[in-house]
Amino acid sequence: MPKSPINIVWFKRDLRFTDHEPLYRALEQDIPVLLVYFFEPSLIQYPDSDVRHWRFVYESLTEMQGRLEDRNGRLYLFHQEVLPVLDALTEHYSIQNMYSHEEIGNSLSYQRDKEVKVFCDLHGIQWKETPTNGVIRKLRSRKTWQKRWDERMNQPPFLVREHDWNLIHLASTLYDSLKGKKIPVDFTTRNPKFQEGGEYWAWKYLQSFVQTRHQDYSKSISKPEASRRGCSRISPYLSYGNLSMRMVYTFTKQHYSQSGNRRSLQNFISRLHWHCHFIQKFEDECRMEFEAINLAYQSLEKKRNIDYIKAWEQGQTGIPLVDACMRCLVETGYINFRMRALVVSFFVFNLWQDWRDLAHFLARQFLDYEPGIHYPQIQMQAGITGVNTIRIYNPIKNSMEHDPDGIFIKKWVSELKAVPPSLLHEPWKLSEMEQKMYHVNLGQDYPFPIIDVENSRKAASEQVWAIRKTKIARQEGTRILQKHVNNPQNRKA
DNA sequence: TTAGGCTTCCG
DNA sequence: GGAAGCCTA
Repeated sequence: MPKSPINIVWFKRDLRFTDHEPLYRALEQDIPVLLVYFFEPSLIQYPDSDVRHWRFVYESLTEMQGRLEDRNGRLYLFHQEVLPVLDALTEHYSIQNMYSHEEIGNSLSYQRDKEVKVFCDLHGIQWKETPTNGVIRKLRSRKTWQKRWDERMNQPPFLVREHDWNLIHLASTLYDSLKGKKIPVDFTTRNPKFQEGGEYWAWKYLQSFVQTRHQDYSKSISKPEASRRGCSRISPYLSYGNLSMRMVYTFTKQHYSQSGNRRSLQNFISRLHWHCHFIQKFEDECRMEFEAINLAYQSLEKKRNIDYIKAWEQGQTGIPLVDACMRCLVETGYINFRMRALVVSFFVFNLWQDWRDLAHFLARQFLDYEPGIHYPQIQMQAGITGVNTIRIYNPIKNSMEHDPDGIFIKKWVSELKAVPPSLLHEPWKLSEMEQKMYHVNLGQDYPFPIIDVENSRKAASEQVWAIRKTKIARQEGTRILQKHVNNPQNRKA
């Protein structure tokens, strides 16, 4: 009996139906379509992954399935690696085409894709991958990148009619034999402290930002507390593809003229460029997941101090703003950009620890973890690209400037709740009497600083700048600039 | 949208 | 003696 032909749409980090090119292309064909998502155990176990990510994915998928049920359709979830499932499907079906987005992921997903490609070639399956947002695969030169980004964002979105989809139903015996172990209860249980997954919430956040919340964007963006409301908060939806960049861009443009604060929306749009710009760097030089992109810094060795690392992870460094940020991040999956830069700076400069010893931990904490932004950003903030100026943040100065009343700090470091703002940023200076008065016993309730901020800053600065001045560091800097930042508009990057 | 140090200017 | 502005790491 001849096997019946099918096409497959493989959802990865593109969990939406709106402006989804693979889905659009598949539905154009006159062949029934199978929609699949894989919870791959290998990826779940990779050290950059956390239950919060899979929960977000599961919420997104649940929403998509809900919409399909109205149309008697189905999106099939497998708690299983990709290849064994594809292999088994070829026993029952003649897979013609497989459609997916190009994924810019960690090395494990890259390896997996290479194996899938081999499999597809072997079985005569055409695997058609389409671009993700503004990122260009096999980019030769950065020269026209910006232009191509604009073009792509201005193209009409791939909108599919919401009915008469020719979707395939798997026989339940077949699905049961392939779907793998039950999806862990952790993944299917909601934690109300995190943003909600799915297209519905993605649009809620985008809409409220573009229509009203952007008003104070520029003012709140650097503030740990105000940013939670004043920033768009669409980052997890972009990371998991609940929104396409094109839809964000188009929607924002559409509301631009009615905005009471156009400058804010302009700032926001320029950050949409930056989003893709960073992912493009990672796409072009993905070894930066493991090694310093600038050769000169590959020899930089730092002595690992487990006590420092643990104190930093747990928000017990004795620097109130750093601790507040870390505790808040662990609990809610979000802190704003500047505070991320600050905690990275504290780790790599003040504590003088290797960036690789924070990369996976932070990846697990960020609900919006996006490998293509994560690694270029961490390397830049660690001052090892040889391109930008080295930014060593002063956590005390930032504390006073961005949380002057200590509202954010007191929320997350409740040990210091009674300390007045004038003393809050440097609690180690509290006298015995003040400690009694403000109900905090330093060294007991709240630690003394684990490091001298001023001295450690000086030492770090000297060492990093010494490497920076070497010939090889500067040569590499030029190479990196040419490869990744050829557009004059981005030259400051 | 880096930080600190140094100079200058002012009261 | 402090604020503001420029320079350099």
